[in-house]
Amino acid sequence: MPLTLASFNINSVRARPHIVETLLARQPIDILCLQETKCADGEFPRDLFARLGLPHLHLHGQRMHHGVAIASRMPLAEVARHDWQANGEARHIAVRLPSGILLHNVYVPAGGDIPDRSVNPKFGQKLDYLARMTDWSGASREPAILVGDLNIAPLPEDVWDHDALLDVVSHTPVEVEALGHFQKSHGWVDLGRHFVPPPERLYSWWSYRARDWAASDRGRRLDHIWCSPELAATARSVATLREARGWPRPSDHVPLVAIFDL
DNA sequence: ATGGTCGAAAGTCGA
Repeated sequence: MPLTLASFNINSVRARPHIVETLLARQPIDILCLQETKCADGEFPRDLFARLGLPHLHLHGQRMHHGVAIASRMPLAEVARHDWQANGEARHIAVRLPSGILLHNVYVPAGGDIPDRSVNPKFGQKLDYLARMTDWSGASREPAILVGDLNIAPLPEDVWDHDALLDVVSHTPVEVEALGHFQKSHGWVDLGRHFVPPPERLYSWWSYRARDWAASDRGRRLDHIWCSPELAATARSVATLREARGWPRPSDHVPLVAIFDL
């Protein structure tokens, strides 16, 4: 059975009901994983998702910042809510798919502007978050899919200018190394690059601050869909929905859509 | 080198 799974940093779910509508009208999605929902669970627009055929919600939100959610066509069992910083931030929710596979939906801390933990605690928190996820995922052998905004563009071809971004948080060598350790700890397969290997450039985020995001095309691949090695053969396709960046009042991220035979 | 733009919230911060 094909299963269509999407991951999308929506940058406020309440500000963008029109984007959810357009996305679901453009292509059917069985399970939609959202990051940066930016609302408490009681404020989540449940009716919108029910109307669009995704009535089964697993919410892990908070006021103002962060927040992850999984909206599904079919009922799912919630498995865990992890707090890798132990600071109450809502960044990781996990469910079990009908096939028995685990699905993790994650929003890794952005890390602030200065890539030095001695002057910017947020950068240290990002690295610590990744280290804790690495310990966790290295200890788990269960087959799983992990999606989300990991806030790191690991490959030179994942950014518009590798050299220009070496000191920019999201593409610094120390972050790329941390993400590499995380990936290696479980043998996670980077499905985005499984289907679109380098040297092709692949982005999932474009800054709001560009005068013309499409013309300058200064993108980064911050969003990812990973799976356990034994599941890689079940992945049929993964695509980044670049056109969504051009929709009215868009998120600065675009959805990733994967189809699995699961 | 700087500023550019969003969203949530409240008169600013995080992205």
